Amino acid sequence: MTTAAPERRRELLATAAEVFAAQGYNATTVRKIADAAGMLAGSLYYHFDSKESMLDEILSTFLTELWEGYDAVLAAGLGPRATIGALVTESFREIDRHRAAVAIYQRESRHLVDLPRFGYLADSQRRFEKAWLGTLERGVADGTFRADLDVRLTYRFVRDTVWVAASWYRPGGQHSPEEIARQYLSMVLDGIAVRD
Amino acid sequence: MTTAAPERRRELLATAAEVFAAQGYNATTVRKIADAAGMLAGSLYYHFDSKESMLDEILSTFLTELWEGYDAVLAAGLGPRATIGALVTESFREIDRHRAAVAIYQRESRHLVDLPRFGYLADSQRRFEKAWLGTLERGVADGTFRADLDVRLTYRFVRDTVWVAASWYRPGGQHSPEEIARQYLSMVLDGIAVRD
Amino acid sequence: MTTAAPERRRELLATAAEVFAAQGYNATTVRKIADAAGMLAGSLYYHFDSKESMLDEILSTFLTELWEGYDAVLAAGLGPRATIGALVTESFREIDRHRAAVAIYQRESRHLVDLPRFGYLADSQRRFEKAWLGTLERGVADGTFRADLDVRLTYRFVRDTVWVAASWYRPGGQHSPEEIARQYLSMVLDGIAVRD
Amino acid sequence: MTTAAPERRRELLATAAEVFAAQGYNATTVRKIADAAGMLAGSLYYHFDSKESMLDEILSTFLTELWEGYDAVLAAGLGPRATIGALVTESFREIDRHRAAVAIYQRESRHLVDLPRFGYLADSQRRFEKAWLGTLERGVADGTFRADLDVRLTYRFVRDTVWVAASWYRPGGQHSPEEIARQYLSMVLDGIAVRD
DNA sequence: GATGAATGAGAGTTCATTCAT
DNA sequence: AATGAATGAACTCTCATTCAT
Repeated sequence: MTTAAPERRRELLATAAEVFAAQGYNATTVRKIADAAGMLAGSLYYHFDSKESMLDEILSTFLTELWEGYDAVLAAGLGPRATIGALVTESFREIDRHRAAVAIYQRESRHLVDLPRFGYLADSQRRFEKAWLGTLERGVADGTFRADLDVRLTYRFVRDTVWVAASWYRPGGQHSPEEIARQYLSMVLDGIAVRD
Repeated sequence: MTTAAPERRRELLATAAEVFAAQGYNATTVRKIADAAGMLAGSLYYHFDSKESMLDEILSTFLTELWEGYDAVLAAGLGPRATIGALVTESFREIDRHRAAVAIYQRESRHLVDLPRFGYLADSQRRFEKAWLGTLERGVADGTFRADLDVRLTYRFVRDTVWVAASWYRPGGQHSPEEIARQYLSMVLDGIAVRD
Repeated sequence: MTTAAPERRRELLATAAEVFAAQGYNATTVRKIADAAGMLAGSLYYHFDSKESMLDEILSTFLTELWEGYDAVLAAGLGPRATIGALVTESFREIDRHRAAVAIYQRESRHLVDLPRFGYLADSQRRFEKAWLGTLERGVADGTFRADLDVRLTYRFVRDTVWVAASWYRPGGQHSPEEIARQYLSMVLDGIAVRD
Repeated sequence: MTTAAPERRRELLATAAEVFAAQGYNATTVRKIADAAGMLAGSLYYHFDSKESMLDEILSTFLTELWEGYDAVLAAGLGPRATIGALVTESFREIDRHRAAVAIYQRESRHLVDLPRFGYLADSQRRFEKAWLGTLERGVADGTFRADLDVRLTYRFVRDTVWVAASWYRPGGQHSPEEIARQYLSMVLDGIAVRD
């Protein structure tokens, strides 16, 4: 069941992800997903064990791809400023590719972490914090970033702003992910105030 | 039914708000609220018409108070930079006072807007956008803020970062709302990079 | 929930037991039980956690009472023949009192033993075998029962015949439990053939 | 569909019978049967019209063979004691040959009798009762069996004990059907108590 | 003000069955 | 002969809500 006809599976997961993102996981009934996929509710169970396993597959697929990108950035040995830049750009690219999954992640991960099945969310969060916080701290240490900022607070602001963009971003809109990343980095790195 | 013992009412709403914020509105059963309040599910209906009406009262109370604060700031006739500063500070104060309501608002408002009963959410969003976007635009016009930024994008980033803080902020923690506001403003206005 | 209004609970369990006995546990829908009880299916869940917990309570209540009777017999210190007689009589009394539960036990216990929740069924079976087999062996040892019989085989025959009676026995019919016990004992102890 | 490859058909029915016997007809899904047969659920429908028709074929095949044996015994013109002996022996031989079918019959026949399709079960039960009860009555009349027994009760006990053996009998175990029959007859005819 | 019991709509899921390939 | 995908009815269970007491 896992290997056969992976295209149909992917289609159905994409459909489910859209509905989850639009209505929330709890408010999404299996019937709504089936409607969107043009089949009956029971038919989904030929492809998936449960509603939860659809969610699981959506999130784990997304996180796997996200970490491929992040790991490449982190392995490149860039300086703090370039690393932050690359992480932000990569993040907006992931939002571009997995908008629905990111939106679902944002909304549901806090509750899901408690379920054993979604333990990998906690792992991912830890790695995420380590990557961002570590880069910020390196930047403070080498004089790239201001020393008078609370690094932990800064991390939270940066993290949230990047990902919350999934809630309004529409792929194919007027801003490319790279353009959004550039604007965002300009704001966060240099500030919105005009320099004296 | 609406007039009797307004304190009990407020207590129950505070309880409900905590549970809604912790578990999400849909995932919160009336029974959980009743458990938290030390009564049986049916008993809540002596105080409130429905689960939805509790949510309504929580959100409208919050927004009413929020706009009292915002309107005072906007009426003060401050310059763009001071206005942004005052709005941010006021926002973190609201988060401090209505953490649960803000978290609920963040998570549920997108879906609620479509319900006639929650039409005031859309009104509030419009006023909100007008206040922030207007201030940013005034600041660009008078040279306070950089002209090369996409104002609309900047507005979205600022708006989201401020409010998403409700998801991790804990009243009584190590940071006062004013301290958080100062750090946040420092980051957004001046950037995190050291100036050459 | 467990202590309040125990009469209603007992009524509902009696109803459920009748339906389980008549149609089999699997084939019994919660709706059928509710119909028989004059309520809607969902209402049963105010009283019980699940269909399975109804079954559990039916069987454990029955076994508890059964063992009260058996233990009294076993503690009386009777000889093998009298013990067998008393156990048989007690068994038919239990069938008279818990006909439905016995029928359910007969039909479902083999599958239920595997579920952790019904582990007590296995315990009971072991005690049961020990009581009957031990008495038969004592009787063979002291010359009460024939030495040329396979005791284990005899135990199985006796055990099954007694309990399978639940499938045709109707309380209030023409035979009292004591009368059936007497006939049954006469057959098993002395045989149906006329003695030469 | 019915005529092609009768061996495969028999194999599949044997497989289905094992699963029905082990798990119960209702609890047996068509998928479980297909798994055990090494095919997919839908494929079974090439061979059989429905799950019920498999059950039907299993039971009717068994009963046909059973009655061949019984009829031979009844036609032999033996005395009551020898007839009972031959019927018991024949019954245990049937259990040896059709253990699964007998177990299914024991568990399901009560419910199936009501379905028109399984009307032959009722016929068989009537013939069965006539054969056994008639033999017992003949035996009482000619002084072979004790006159003080309730014949109907005795019939029930004998009938049930014989067939319920299918629930614990394992072909190829330490007791041959003939050995079990001998032990059983010894118990029922002469009793387990030592004669004074 | 609160309880206990019930309602009824709808949720996720299962499963016998169908059918084009 | 067998597969893969789908159907549709029915199932167990949940939950917001009602209401007599």
